Amino acid sequence: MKYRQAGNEVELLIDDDFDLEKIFECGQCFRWNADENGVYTGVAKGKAARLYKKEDKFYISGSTSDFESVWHDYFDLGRNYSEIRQTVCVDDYMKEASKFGAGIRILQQDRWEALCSFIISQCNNIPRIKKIVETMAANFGEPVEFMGHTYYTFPEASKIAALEPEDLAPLRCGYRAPYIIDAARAVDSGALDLEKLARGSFPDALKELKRQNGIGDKVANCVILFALQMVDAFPIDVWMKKAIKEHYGDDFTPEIFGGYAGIAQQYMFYFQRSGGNKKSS
DNA sequence: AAACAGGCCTAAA
DNA sequence: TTTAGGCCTGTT
Repeated sequence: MKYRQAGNEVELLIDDDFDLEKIFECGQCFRWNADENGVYTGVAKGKAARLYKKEDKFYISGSTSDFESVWHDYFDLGRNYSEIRQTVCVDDYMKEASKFGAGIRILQQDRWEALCSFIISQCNNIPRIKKIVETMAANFGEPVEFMGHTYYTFPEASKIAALEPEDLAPLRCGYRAPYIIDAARAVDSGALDLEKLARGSFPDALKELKRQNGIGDKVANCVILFALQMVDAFPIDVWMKKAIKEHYGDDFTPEIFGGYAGIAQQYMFYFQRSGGNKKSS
């Protein structure tokens, strides 16, 4: 990969899977939005940014030092996805699914933000998840001025930890409010140490996360994959249940994908949700 | 209008 | 250990 400063943007020449729409629309994150030209704007890691593709190059707002310190890792650019994509092609179905999802990358999101987002995601649809997360940022985050607009950072766990569930009423997140407060307090107090879990093992992380009220198997696996960046986590939701049932049956195990089950999961999920597995009639 | 949406918790077999 | 019902809210 090559990059260089180009005005107030960094120009990227990426020689690996990298599809902005798939990365942002595959359901792993909730704060990036495209305009009518496919230009994405969002806030992550406390910074606002804007990025788009033009011809064969990508452009991201900011300096090369921003890119090096934040965005390189955020977009997981140290990992070779085209190689991984080959290793998860264990059968014809996965060949098709991974081809369809080529360009997806697992973002290295802020751990607390991802934890909170996936607590909110339970029994919910994407538009509403995005709305709740956005309202949470607008109400409790810090303002960031960017290109003539005011954006808001995702609030720190310490800020949310000081609130009561009633204070989250403007979010309209219903029964998830106490789950959010509990998680914020656990993170803030150090009782739930996401950094430590990220350095530890998958089983430990799963066990610790599931101790939290409001975090079960599905959310815990999402957190392990998207917040702790353990690519062997394998969240199973209703879409994944359908995909597994249709293509593998009852004796399925994620171990068939080796250490990259989480990335295989993203291809399966994205494929299933796009309806691309259905035969057109 | 009733059912459902990218689960989780609790109670009851 | 597996299963049903309830849960906030918004949308269809």
